[in-house]
Amino acid sequence: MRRETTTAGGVKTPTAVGAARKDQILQIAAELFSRRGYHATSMRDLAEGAGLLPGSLYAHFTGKEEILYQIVLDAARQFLGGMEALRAQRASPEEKFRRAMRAHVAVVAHDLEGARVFLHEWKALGGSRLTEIRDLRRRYEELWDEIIRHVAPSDSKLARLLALSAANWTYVWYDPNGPLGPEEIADRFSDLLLDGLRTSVKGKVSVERRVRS
Amino acid sequence: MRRETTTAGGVKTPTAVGAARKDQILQIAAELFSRRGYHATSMRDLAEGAGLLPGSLYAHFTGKEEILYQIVLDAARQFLGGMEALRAQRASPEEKFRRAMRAHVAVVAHDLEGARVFLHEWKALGGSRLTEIRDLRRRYEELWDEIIRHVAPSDSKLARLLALSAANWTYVWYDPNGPLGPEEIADRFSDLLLDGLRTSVKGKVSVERRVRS
DNA sequence: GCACCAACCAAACGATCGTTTGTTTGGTAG
DNA sequence: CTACCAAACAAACGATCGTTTGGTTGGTGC
Repeated sequence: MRRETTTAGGVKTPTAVGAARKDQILQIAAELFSRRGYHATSMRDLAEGAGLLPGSLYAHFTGKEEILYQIVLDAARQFLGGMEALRAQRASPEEKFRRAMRAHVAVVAHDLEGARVFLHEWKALGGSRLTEIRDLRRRYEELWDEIIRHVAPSDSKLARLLALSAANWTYVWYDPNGPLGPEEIADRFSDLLLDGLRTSVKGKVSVERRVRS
Repeated sequence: MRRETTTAGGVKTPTAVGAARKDQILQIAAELFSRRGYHATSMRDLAEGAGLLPGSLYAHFTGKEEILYQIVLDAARQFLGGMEALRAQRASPEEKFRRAMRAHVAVVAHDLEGARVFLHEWKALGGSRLTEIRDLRRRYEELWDEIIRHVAPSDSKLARLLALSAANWTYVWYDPNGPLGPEEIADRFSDLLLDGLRTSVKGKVSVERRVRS
């Protein structure tokens, strides 16, 4: 069990220091989980990566699954945060669609390891943690559905699956050192999805994107 | 090491019988690997599913990884087979695109467990097996690229990624008991991808599909 | 300078892992 | 009947797993 700062205050409380260490371990864990997978990564691997002994990890986490949980939950909140923020905005359906795609790819680009773990290893969770993440995933899909419904009213279900497929699969191939930045990827995907592969000849059709309404 | 039939012939050779048992084990393994993941499934799980003791599995396979390998290789051949067959066919670029999408979704629908293992667990392989599967995956993507290049010449790289994303992600959500059959899914995806989400209002635009040229 | 405590080390725990070894079984060929 | 062999059993192997336990350390507040 983690406890609050015992002192009345201070510039750098022990809790804050501990949180920094915790984040460092989480970052290492995210990288290893995303590369080798959750079950293929041992606590000894994590300890070695963090520069301490296996048992010492339990000063920061109750167990291995909690490490996975915190990575997955953090990524889920990043994805959901972008979409929730979109709800309050006033913009055309297409513009919302474009912003949603941008937000999604932005999370993938900004936290690639976390996104990969979230989309690839979340099934390794169990019990209430699994159902909680499952609910967050469902919520995220519903928010996408709300947007797609206004863009493609006739075939919204498959249209949503198509858009989400494109967005979700980016975590597989996205390369931070590649020639394409997140915004370019998102915008071109939006163009291709909205206008179709056939009409992509004209280059950039509807790039009259103004982020401010 | 597996050996050939020792007798000169016969209606049911021991080898043929053994192969049937082997396929049964592979099917069980594919289901468990696709549900829990490779590393989360033990040889004892497989043995229990097949109704024998853990050590008996080694009468059919040299080890756990070979079981994964055979599942993955079989699925890879199914995916590649459909695309290779397409190369010889004479059809318009769009028609080829539609057939490719149909072939892909058909494999997912026909061998859902195998497809999931192939697309989700192939990284658990090691050594030469890993590189072999990696080559097959690359080959598959190249064949898609060849098709996409004729459909969307200007932005073929991202267009290919978009189409492959849609196709690949189906293994995540496809439900054999769902309302949509494989052909419907593939055709609607083709419509949406070719014409764009915006123009999907008219229902079915280019459904003049004749499988024979 | 004394009490306190988060963070860590050192060492081990039982459980489970993939795999091996020696033996038994059931069916088939000659 | 006998020799043979794939297929399976029964039992254990060493390795590694996630985790626990008890002790050590270094900094901080009073």
